[in-house]
Amino acid sequence: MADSQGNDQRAQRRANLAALTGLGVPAYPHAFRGADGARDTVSALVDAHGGVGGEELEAARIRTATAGRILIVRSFGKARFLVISDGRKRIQVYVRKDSLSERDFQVAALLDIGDHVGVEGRLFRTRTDELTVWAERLEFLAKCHRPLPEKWHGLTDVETRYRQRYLDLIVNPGPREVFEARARVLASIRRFMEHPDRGFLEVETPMMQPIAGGALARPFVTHHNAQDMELYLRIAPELYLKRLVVGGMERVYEINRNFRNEGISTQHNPEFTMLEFYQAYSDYRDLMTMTEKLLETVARDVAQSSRGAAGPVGDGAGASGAVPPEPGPRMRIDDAGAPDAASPAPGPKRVRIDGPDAPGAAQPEAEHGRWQPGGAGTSGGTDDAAVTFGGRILSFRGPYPRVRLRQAVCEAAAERLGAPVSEPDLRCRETAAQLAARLGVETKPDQGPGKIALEIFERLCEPDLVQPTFVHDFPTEVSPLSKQRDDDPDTVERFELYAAGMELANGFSELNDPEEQRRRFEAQIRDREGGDAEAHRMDEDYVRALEYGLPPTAGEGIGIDRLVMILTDSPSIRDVILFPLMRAR
RNA sequence: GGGCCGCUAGCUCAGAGGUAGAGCACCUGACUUUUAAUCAGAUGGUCGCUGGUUCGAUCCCAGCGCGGCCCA
Repeated sequence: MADSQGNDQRAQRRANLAALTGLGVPAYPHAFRGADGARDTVSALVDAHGGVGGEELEAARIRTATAGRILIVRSFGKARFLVISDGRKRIQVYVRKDSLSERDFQVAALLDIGDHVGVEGRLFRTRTDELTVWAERLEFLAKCHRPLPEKWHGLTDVETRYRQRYLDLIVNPGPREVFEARARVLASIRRFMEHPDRGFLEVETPMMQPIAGGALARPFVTHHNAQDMELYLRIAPELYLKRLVVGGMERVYEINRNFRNEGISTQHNPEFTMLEFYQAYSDYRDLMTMTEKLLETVARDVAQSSRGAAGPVGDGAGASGAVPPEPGPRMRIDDAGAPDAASPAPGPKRVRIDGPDAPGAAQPEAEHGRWQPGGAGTSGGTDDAAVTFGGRILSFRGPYPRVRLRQAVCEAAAERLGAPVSEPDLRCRETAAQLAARLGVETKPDQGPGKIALEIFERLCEPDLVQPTFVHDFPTEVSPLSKQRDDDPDTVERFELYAAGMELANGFSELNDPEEQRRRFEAQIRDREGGDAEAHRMDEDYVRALEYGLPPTAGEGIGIDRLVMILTDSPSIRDVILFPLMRAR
């Protein structure tokens, strides 16, 4: 009602609601159905009839009842157009005085943008060819007491978008698409893991743990009142999943949240989602191959359904003009010791994972695509496992290049310094520290050579790893749960997958020697006493579990948020988490 | 933790040491196929918070808060 006092839009809306109840309209009705008891979603209508021409529609005389939130009103006195949305798609509603009961037309005049309404009528196309419901019944369903952000610019303030995600979802089409893609990623992963060829079992392990283990990170602390017990939010499910493998669950996986008490950035949220899985009688080579298949499958699933889902309403947010990947590698790493080291061999060969190598044991990268940071992973033609991220094309089609960690560090350092750097330098605390100093990488006195090598890697190499790339064979010092190489006790059978300059996955052959595990924990405890708050704690029960015999097993974690970032071309992890952590206000 | 940037109407943004503006939204009027509907008119502000400088601060200065980007 036009009570014209003040311009408080909430008061105005409240007055409109009061006027509706004055007409006998319920303020908060309980449901909406058509005369036949059925109701179509807006999306279903658009999907079913979005491509049907006007004459065909008229001939079919399609009646529908549908409901949604009003996003736009164009008023003409005795007629008006409403655009309503079910959160995914939009459809226009044509309301004219001579097609509705007097009460329904009065209701229409009292509607505000943001209100929920139900309409019943027949589908037609306007002169401008817009699919529209010609309303013959109009029901008020729920009030929006606050004005919505502007129809044209929408809501762009990132802080408000994250804090009030519901508003973001109401007015911006992009977020809905991102979170639908995220759901498809999860569904695709579960389908992959549970495929009869693999037979992984989905399990749930504690998120509140008396000892926060399975990763090197600081935990959140909480407290259980009844037991008067300190508990930690888990930093990883790892140690529990391996207990299950001890118990005979040979293939298990879990998808759920981890919590790490660390800073926030475009790549870090304190709670994040991880896929973690364990496979008995396998080693890290098997997992690298499986990871390639998994990511290729997921990328394909998501890309395909995104292409198929291009609706008439969405404005195709995201995916700007794709630019081919930059060819110029800043670092070139030859497959030292690999049989094909001398030949550029652009095309990946067949994967053979157990070829003996120079030092005596298998080198996982020996038979794979050439290591080429930032280089093209796509070999022309159509690549349905390729996505655009930040204007660059990234392909998840396997196999991915593989490079040993120390090798990557040496070559990056050599390039940076213009002088050769040898791997033995990285294995000696003193020379490694000197190298770090020359590279401007800060080190602490209590850090061993392995930790230093990792620091240099993260600083020098990580940002350049744009195409999916396995970095493998980590220093034992930084990998307390991984199994050592038979030929090199300073090195473990561990890999990390990098893409778009981010760590995407971490996997290894699991250490299953309980005595060695105990020694590793003890070394970690010494680190902790030396001031490393991220060092691992002793977990006696985990060691005991190993004493019952963990079969040779490989395990891996894949960061789901980062994967979704890449697959949806989202620059910040906050764009793929519905409610990212924000400081209280 | 450090550096830079931002915070002005419901939303998107201008602005200047002298009581603050636009578009959309909202309100009034006209309009029964519009598409950011159109046309005419009207309303709307703790200029993030606190303190300082000044005759006067939203503007200059300092601190704080929240956010963004970059760096460690």
